[in-house]
Amino acid sequence: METTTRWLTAEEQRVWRRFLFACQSLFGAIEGQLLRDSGLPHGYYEILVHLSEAPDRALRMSQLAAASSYSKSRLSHAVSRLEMRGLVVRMDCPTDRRGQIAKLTDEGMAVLEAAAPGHVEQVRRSLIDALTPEQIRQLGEISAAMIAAASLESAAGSQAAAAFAEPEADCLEEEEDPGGCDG
Amino acid sequence: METTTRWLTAEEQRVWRRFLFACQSLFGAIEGQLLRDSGLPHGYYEILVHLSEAPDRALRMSQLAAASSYSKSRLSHAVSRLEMRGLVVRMDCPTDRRGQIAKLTDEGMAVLEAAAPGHVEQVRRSLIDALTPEQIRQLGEISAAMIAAASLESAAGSQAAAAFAEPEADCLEEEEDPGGCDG
DNA sequence: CTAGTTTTGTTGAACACACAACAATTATCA
DNA sequence: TGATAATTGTTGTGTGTTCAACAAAACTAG
Repeated sequence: METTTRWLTAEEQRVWRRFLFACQSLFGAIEGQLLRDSGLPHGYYEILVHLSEAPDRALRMSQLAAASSYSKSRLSHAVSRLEMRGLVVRMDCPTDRRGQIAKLTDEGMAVLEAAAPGHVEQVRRSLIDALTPEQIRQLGEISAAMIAAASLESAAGSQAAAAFAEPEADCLEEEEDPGGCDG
Repeated sequence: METTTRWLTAEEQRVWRRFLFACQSLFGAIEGQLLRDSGLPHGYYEILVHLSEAPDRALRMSQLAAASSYSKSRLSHAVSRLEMRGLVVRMDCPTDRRGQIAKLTDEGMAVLEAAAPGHVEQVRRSLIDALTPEQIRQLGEISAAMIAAASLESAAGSQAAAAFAEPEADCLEEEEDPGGCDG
């Protein structure tokens, strides 16, 4: 359709490349720490966090997938592996016979609680403590803009995106103290 | 060592989670577009870009790995697959008998040039055009801070990081027009 | 020169992910 | 009701990544 491409300006390209490199460094460090110290990939950690915050520590597969930015297929595989490790169990959904519910086991909760402090410290080192309070605020705004742009593309932005898109939306949970093993 | 963990404040946690979700959306969209339209994972695209900008379109494996944020093992596997597709060839390094040089083939260059416009448009849609010029500037600063924090950890920050860390460092290349199939 | 160390790059196995095909159930609506 | 469509979740295959082990060449120093 387009006959000419709107290439990036030198400044835009510099920022894009720097951002790319920064993300690779950041997520590489986070993934590495978590895997090294707890044997959990970061995505698996996130799954456990979402379960830990849900009522009864259980969620429908589809809700868990949306919360974790996982495809259904990917989540299904991941939960299978978590189940083998004993961190999660699958249960039938009573109200929808198609449904499966993933539930965090006590052992899963214990693993999560053990992993949380090291992970949070890594997030501080790699990101939070590296930025000024003003930059943290800016990053929040920038992230909201990115999410808004993404939800335009996959039309009718998923519910999960809605929880993040609004700059001052209340989160579903507010705990940042023990019990909240959130990143 | 630490007896008490410095948990994230509510605000910090909100920003962290939103940033995480934003990155997953952004990179998911970029990966998807590139894979769908050109059959290239984003990491492979980056490899081709770095090669295309190098003198003689060739680089030592180790330099290419650093530029692409790839481990040596990962790069070795990746180059093998790119070689099978005919996009890259391996050559012996004349000055160091351990060394291998990866060189972009004409076909690789053609694939890259075909992929570039769609990719750049995706980067615009998902990021650049979603932000104000001021936010783009802020993102550049924030990225620099993240890179600086990362290079403290892996002590003696790699040379690759140095090229990005300084807010106004000149890049090795300046082309943002045809011929520069950079993201 | 020789022994030890570092750098460079590859390999194979285990793990993780994307995609498409599929089965089962539920929703829609004529 | 009965046919079609949409949703939910799983599976298998091909592809990509990680980790540890390895080999070869190049530095470093006695």
